[in-house]
Amino acid sequence: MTQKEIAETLNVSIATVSLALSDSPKISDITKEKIKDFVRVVKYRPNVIAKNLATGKTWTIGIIFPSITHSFYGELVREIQLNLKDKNYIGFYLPIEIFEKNQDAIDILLNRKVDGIIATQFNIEEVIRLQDEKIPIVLYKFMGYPIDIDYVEIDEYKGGVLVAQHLIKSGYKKFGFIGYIGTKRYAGYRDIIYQNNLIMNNEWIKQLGDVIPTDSRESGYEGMKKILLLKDKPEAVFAFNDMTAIGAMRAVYEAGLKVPEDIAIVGFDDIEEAKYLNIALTTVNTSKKEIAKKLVEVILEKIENKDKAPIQKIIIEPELVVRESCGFYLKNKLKDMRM
Amino acid sequence: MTQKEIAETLNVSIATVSLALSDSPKISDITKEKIKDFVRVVKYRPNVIAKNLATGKTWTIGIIFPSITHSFYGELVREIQLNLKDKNYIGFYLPIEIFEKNQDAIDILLNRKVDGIIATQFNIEEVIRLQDEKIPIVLYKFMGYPIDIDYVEIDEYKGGVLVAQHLIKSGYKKFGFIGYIGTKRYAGYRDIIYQNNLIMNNEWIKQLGDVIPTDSRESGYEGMKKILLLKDKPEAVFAFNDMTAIGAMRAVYEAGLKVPEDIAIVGFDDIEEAKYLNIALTTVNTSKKEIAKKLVEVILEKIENKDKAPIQKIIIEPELVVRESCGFYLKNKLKDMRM
DNA sequence: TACTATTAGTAAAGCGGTTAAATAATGTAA
DNA sequence: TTACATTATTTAACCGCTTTACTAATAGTA
Repeated sequence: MTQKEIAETLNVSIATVSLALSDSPKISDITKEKIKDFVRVVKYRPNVIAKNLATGKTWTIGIIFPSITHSFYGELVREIQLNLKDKNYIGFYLPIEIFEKNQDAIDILLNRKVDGIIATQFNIEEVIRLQDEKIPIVLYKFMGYPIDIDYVEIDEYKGGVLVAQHLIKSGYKKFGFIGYIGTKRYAGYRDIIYQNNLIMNNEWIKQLGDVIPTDSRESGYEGMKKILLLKDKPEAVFAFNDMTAIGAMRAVYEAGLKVPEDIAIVGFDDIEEAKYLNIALTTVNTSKKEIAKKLVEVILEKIENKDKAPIQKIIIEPELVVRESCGFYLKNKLKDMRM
Repeated sequence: MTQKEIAETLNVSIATVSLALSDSPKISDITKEKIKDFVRVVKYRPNVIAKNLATGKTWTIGIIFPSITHSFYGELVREIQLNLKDKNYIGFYLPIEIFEKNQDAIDILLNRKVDGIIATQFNIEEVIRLQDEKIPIVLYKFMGYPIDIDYVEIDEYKGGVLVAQHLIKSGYKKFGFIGYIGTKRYAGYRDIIYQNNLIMNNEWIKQLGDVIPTDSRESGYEGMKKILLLKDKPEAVFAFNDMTAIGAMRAVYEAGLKVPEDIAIVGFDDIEEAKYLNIALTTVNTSKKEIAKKLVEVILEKIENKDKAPIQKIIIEPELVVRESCGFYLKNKLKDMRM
């Protein structure tokens, strides 16, 4: 059933049908009623494809993010989709790992004429090519591109600072790290440790890439196993994210040791399961709700104001969530008992 | 840049451009080359929307599944998308929880003219309405619909049987369950236990819905907490899925007890993190790869053969993955030590 | 009464492709 | 040289909807 058929059976023009369905003031209430009633009984389904072609707008935002099975991104994508739906848009999510290159995913979205793209972990060439295409784009996380681009990110440096400060307050003196050392979260962590003249031996730092980089859990597990082989071990380890922390905890447990008694662990992201782990994870909460809200706000503004919208760089504050794995509560309890 | 513009600058007809780009034998190699070369330098981007409208085919399969953040579905959706991509289709995933009702998600997909739908957890009205729309559809899991419909599912009953058999072999005599008792996985578990004249008190069965049903982890946690309050506790508990098991393990740990020493736990799904838990989870592996492969096979066959394709009901065999949480290895070690 | 506004509806072009049917150009056989 | 295939290209309709410009009918005003 198409507008044409409706028009024919109702003896009106196809334009009338179209206008009536979009509640145009040009059509009288009587004919509107007639058409809408009819449409209801025959269960007319507007062809969105045709509409898209005619209007040049798809009400679709492409989302290119890594692994849906990485809880952090899964949660973030869900929040983005929720926010989009509130604004009558719909998110078209392409998990990056099913494509050989980011460009493949980008091409799919551009060919399908999405109204905008929310993405992350693009390299500079990809970003530039997208800008050339004149499609609105907002990135999660600024990767030091030498160009002006809209993005939303969390203050990772601050996150690292919070972790270090808290661990230092708990009395630890020897610190380790499992993750990428080129990141701000590491810089924040390191700076605070050094400022306090505390120790972080090179062997206590396990870079993803030295171990198994593709899977966070696996690399956390392997990284921690290597750390535990050392004679002189760190007392606390900052894991790159919660998945890494989970892998690391598993390694500690397998070695017959305990978190946090033998070694403290802190993660990053605060994924949903963090609090359900046997040893609930102390971590940095990066509000996925807020990130998603901002990403959607910025992209829609760009879509509506096209070239007029100013570049936005939004930084979201992280927050430390203290649970069990850092040993804070344990230490406090011990102190209480001693008194 | 459109085909029209290409045609104009190259002094050929727009039909020639279209045919050349689709490698039609009607066009000479010389003109094909000319057009393709030109297209390459001007970075022509075919408008998929227009193509869809003209051909009536979108090369898109709608996927309606629950929470991307439920690892099982996340992993399954990823596998589906991978399989689709191999066949030049692209999966359009709508997480069901962002819609008020399934029908909203269905409408979005139908209006966008997807070529087929892969879904799960639809009720009978929704399934019938979809069949009326004549759109190819394949379900993950048959929910006892009184109609003929294509589906892929795992042999849940068998899964429950495997769990019970293994726990019984390990010497347990008292069994609990946290989950939906209307399911086959429960039936299999229960049948084997009863056949062996073993005990499963009513209090050891915590139904999702009695506790907190929307979130698996939360319900596992709450369910196990209630079980642990009992004087007479079960020795082994079968959790509805791995997320439920994770919540349950957390409750055991909080109570100062240990898995599997004090209580054994078995999950279902074998999500990726199951083996990284501090106490690695014994669970039933439901090969997501195979489920996805079959789902895609069936839907594409339906799309190609339209009404001619026979109804397919595919059952996939589950497999027990024995890790630590069931206590099997522990018991065997103890036995060895005693000898 | 004649003229202008206002209201209701329609015709037709356009969105960017595909494709069947028609046409033009070339080659081949009688 | 003519007739007929064969090959290459084009014309034009179509997919289903939107939207501008136009027409027709009615109401309002001087």
